[in-house]
Amino acid sequence: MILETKSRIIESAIEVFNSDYSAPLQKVADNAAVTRRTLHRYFKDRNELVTVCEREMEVSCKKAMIAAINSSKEPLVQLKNMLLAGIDCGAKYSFFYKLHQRAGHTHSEKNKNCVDYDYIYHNFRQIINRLQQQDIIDKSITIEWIQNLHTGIIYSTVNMNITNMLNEKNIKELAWNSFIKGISP
Amino acid sequence: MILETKSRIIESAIEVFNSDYSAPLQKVADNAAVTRRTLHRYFKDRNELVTVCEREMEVSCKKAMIAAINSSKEPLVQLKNMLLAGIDCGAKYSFFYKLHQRAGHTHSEKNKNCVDYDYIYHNFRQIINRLQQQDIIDKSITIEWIQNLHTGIIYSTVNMNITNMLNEKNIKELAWNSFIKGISP
DNA sequence: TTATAATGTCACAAATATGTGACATTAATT
DNA sequence: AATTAATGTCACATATTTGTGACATTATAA
Repeated sequence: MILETKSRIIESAIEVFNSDYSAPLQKVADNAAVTRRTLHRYFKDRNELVTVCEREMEVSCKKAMIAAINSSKEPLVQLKNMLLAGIDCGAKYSFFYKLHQRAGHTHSEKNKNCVDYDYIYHNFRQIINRLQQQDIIDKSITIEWIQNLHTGIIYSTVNMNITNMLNEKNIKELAWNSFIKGISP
Repeated sequence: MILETKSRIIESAIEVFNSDYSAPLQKVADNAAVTRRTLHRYFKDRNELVTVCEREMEVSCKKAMIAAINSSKEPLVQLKNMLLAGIDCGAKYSFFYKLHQRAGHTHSEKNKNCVDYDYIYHNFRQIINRLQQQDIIDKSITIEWIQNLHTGIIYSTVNMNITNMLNEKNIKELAWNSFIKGISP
């Protein structure tokens, strides 16, 4: 199926570019189990592939994050779901996060991506703030650190070897427990 | 000074290759504020540069880790110092960690690097084990997860924007607090 | 100031990566 | 079985990266 191949290439590219932004397309093709020729049938050039990766990251990861925010009125539930969404998005989350941090990226309020990024982190901050008011999160910890820890836990959970016999659900629970305990008073 | 330039190139390369393994050498040179020609005066080719980076990572980061292990008999102090050492090593820690995880790396008991890697993680496991016996760390959390969290916190601490007005010491304390609280019973 | 060491500039060949056309092979559909 | 869609194989031109020689410039030490 054509769509299957195309999205497999995209997933592969996100995975590869995430740790090796300048990797040759051969590596992406191999990782997707297709030929370089096939890759070029779906994507005009490297630039188009990267752009599509960014868009794909947008529509799936951003959507999941926004869904997590809207999943509940309860900040603790929202926070948990944002973490789980990040883990589910896998490498896309790091990609997303890096994109807006990458040197050369000029953060603009007109750019749709940046608006959504701001929306997500505005909400994240509000959620943390409310939990700090409720004394569920340590008031002395800065929002920057919490955001940072959030990213770090998602990063390592995603990159965790599947070798370990823990099933996916357990890993997610571990991630959430470590995260919330790590920032509790 | 010649040594200054050489080590600046190495630090630059570790930094660049860590997030973009196939980055052109021009990028490394720019980052080190030298010409590509100068870079090639110190390193025969790309391969030599990568090898030297690995060795540099070994001698500094590995040494720091081993020093942390030997810094005390008290497992809690050892664990804290290992985390701080990882943060101090900066990108080198991720490099070190990734090296032994990278696809294609065959872990060998004859390889000096692997022996040290094993030594460090053997000790890490023992430290965790003792802290679990003392009920300082939750007994139900697996060593794999703890190791993973350790890496994740180091990763994000290193990559944290210096923009935030937290000074370095605060960040390290935050990292340690979040880590130990995250895995306590 | 002069000699020397370190780095920069520029040009260029070799290696690697990129993108595409022509045609073969395989898989799915009718 | 015949047709069609998707992918693979191979060759090739172009672009980019890599490594190096020759010489200029700048910094450092005698």
